[in-house]
Amino acid sequence: MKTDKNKAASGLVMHGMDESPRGKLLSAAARLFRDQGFDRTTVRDIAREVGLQSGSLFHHFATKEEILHAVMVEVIRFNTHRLQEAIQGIDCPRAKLVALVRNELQFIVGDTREAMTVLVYEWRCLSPENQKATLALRAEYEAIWLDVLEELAAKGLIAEQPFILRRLITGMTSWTNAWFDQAGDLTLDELTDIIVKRIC
Amino acid sequence: MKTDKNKAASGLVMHGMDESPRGKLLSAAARLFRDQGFDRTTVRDIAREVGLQSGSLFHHFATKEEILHAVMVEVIRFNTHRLQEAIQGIDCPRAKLVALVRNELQFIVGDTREAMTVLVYEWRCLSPENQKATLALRAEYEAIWLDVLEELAAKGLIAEQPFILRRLITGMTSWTNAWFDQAGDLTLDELTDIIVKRIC
DNA sequence: TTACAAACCAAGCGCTTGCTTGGTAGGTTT
DNA sequence: AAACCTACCAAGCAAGCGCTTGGTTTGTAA
Repeated sequence: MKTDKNKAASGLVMHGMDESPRGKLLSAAARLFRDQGFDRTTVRDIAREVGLQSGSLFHHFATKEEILHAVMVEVIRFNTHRLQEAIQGIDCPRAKLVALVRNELQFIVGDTREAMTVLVYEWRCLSPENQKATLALRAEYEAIWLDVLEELAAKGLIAEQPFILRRLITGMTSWTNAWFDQAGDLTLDELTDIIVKRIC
Repeated sequence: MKTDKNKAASGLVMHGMDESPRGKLLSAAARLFRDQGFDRTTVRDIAREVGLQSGSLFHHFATKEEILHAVMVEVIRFNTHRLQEAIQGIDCPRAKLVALVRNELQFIVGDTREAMTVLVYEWRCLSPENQKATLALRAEYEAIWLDVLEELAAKGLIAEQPFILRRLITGMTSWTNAWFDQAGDLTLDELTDIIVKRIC
């Protein structure tokens, strides 16, 4: 019921990360988890941020870890969907690669910056079961990448095995959260071009 | 006194990370910090690992954070020294780059693996003062890289600005800790070659 | 108006945490 | 043998943690 209402309301904004109590809670938690880390963020921190008593959080989530899990699930789902749409209708495989890199950079330094950083740095704070569940979602995301890279490989456009190149790309893009400045001289399009040139 | 003795004894092994109580303590802490994270690792965990009572740790270090700081300082100093030695006597700038990449990969997936992972993932657990102090040491390490990359740029051997390429390399190499398997098919030399080819 | 459920508060419980304290064993120096 | 120092133990304290509980407000629908 509550979930369906949020899902229906989601447009360009991440599912359930908007006006609803649950949404504001997840946004605040994502930012706090990124800035302080999951372990150093107390439920009292999160509660203060959204104007609640700490105990009231547990009306929305059973445990603190469930909040972290929700943040990760939402951002993966949201970005997987956006990535699929980004290559819809593109034929040229290299153009697809450009779109993938450009979008992934946008995910990491743009609107889902907080949650994406959390996804990388707070992974081990998830329980094994939640790690497994989240990994399954990440696999869908990675499948999009591997499809395109294998298309490039089939046409002889890349020199290395797809899965190795994907790992190098993951390193390059995910690290941008540590240095890239949206207000700086280097644009995202320029950076995309630089990265794609390292691939093919 | 104690420090000097350890320094004198250090050969291929990281300074103060060997036989001494302090050394065993730092090794154990590095492994625990990597596996569980700094915050989830209790002083009781560390103490148990080296066969001490938890309170006895504070005879060697004033605070738990000081242990983390020491792990980071030791590994940066150690690897900066090894990196400098690695390019000693090499003239060809591209050969220097190969040596840098090869060594950095070795640092990350090899003998200093635990501490290097800690360096990346537990950074924010340091106090601002300790962050600043550690950053100064990292700057020395980075200077070695930038010297070589600027040498390549001066000879027109690379297409992008040195500092940008360094950031892409940092991403590629540091991410290897998440996937590279020393026992796998891909060798470190092969991976070095693949990465260097993305640069020049 | 009444009924009811979702959303929230105020208070605090039980536990774990980093760290302190006062004291002791053993080796080295004087 | 006296003095000293490093390394350690046993015990525990104060603070902060995630989470629970019992009750109250608020919005909606009959």
